[in-house]
Amino acid sequence: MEQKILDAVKSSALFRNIDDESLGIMLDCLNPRMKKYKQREMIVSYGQQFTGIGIIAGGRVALTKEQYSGNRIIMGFLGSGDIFGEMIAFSDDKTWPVTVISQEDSIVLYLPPDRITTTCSNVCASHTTLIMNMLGILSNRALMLNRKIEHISAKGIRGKISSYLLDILKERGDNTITIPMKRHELADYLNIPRPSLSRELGLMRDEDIISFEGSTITVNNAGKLEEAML
Amino acid sequence: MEQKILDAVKSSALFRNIDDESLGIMLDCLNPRMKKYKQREMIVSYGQQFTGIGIIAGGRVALTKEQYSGNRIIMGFLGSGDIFGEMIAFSDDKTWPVTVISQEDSIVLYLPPDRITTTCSNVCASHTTLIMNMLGILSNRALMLNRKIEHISAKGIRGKISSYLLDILKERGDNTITIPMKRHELADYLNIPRPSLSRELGLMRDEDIISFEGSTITVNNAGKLEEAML
DNA sequence: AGAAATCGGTAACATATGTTACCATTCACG
DNA sequence: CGTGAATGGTAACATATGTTACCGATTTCT
Repeated sequence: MEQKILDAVKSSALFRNIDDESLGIMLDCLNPRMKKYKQREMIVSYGQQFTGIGIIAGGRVALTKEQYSGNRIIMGFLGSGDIFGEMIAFSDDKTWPVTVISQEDSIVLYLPPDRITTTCSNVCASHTTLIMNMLGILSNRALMLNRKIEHISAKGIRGKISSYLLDILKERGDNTITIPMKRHELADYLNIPRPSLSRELGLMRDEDIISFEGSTITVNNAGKLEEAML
Repeated sequence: MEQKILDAVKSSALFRNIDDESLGIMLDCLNPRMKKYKQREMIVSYGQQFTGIGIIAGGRVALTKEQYSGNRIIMGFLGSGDIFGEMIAFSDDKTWPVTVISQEDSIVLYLPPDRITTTCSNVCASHTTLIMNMLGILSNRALMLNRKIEHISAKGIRGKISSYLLDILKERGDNTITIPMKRHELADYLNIPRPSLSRELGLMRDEDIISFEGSTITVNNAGKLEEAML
């Protein structure tokens, strides 16, 4: 396996606290299948049969729900070391609940679903660590979904924007943040039309609540954001 | 521990595949704290410090987000054997992401968070089973959130209603379903005002798509529901 | 049984938001 | 370079939806 890919795998939260030697044994044991995707290629699509847990070993992918032509929901983005499909691996419904699309040329390693749960024949001391890591990943995923629900449930366009900005503001320290999405992506994420998003951002700028240039937004009046949610 | 409570615990997905004897040892090991709540009492509230994983040992509770007076989001409901707080137990953020309110007199058993992850001093052979069960629960919870996002992201009031109904329709077999919520609760769940919900349900009945009486809804034209989502 | 609260349907009205279109700027690529 | 796509801001317009209010039916509590 290439070094670049190995590095991505090592950085994954799934293999946290697992030393290089154990990781090697473990990878032999798990025997992941590698697949490369070109930009804009569909990796898995909504409703399909589950194919295994995916680890992003390079590139960047988007988790979406293509409801129909024109209306897509963006669930989030994943980069090197992130994983997807962990929810399905341990649940009863074995179909993909999301569509995954590569945003740039990407590499994905697939772990066979059965090999994760079952302790492998080799003595994998680190298998327990793997499981515990999985617990953490699943929890964080659930919390992420939870936050998204908060964002899109906020009342009014301004409420949704405020909810999102406050969340990021809390996460980083700074008042100036660079959001990792283009306008239409942010609109899809917040489940509102792009022109409506632009209009509201413009209004908020006129009211000196925020200022922005491209994807860099500065919050000048966080209090007003809080207000917008009441 | 009372038999009624013990039965509820035994029915929990958390202790699936664990025999009675092991369960006994395990409960000694976990040493849960029991607490009773009256109807409408707040069990935990948004933002508070995490107190432990809760198992509903009786009654029924609602998971909500009280955004402010008047606008509350309903995440879902839990009954006997269901658990809450599992997301927080294994993540970094140790504050409650939801408000839990008892809908009727309820009993909750709290498991100390540290005792779950750490293998207890006694030889708990079933501890691994416990962890695996936890993986399943977390996955299902994430999928539940996922579905909720689908529902509230559907376009238009009719889209949201259709998304929800189709989901339940698929789950049960029958065309006549009894939804486990009152009107204002369903409205809160779909994140729309109650009068708007009633209006749309009325329109859909006029168009012979559905018919309903109280919380019992019959779907006469599932095709139209699909259409409403396009 | 009577009072009070809950529940749910309906209607009228104002407006926030979806929709469409257009344009300027920047970016990607042959 | 130069051309076409991608990006993002703005405006005009129609309407779906939020808001408020009221009322009858049902349930709950005393």
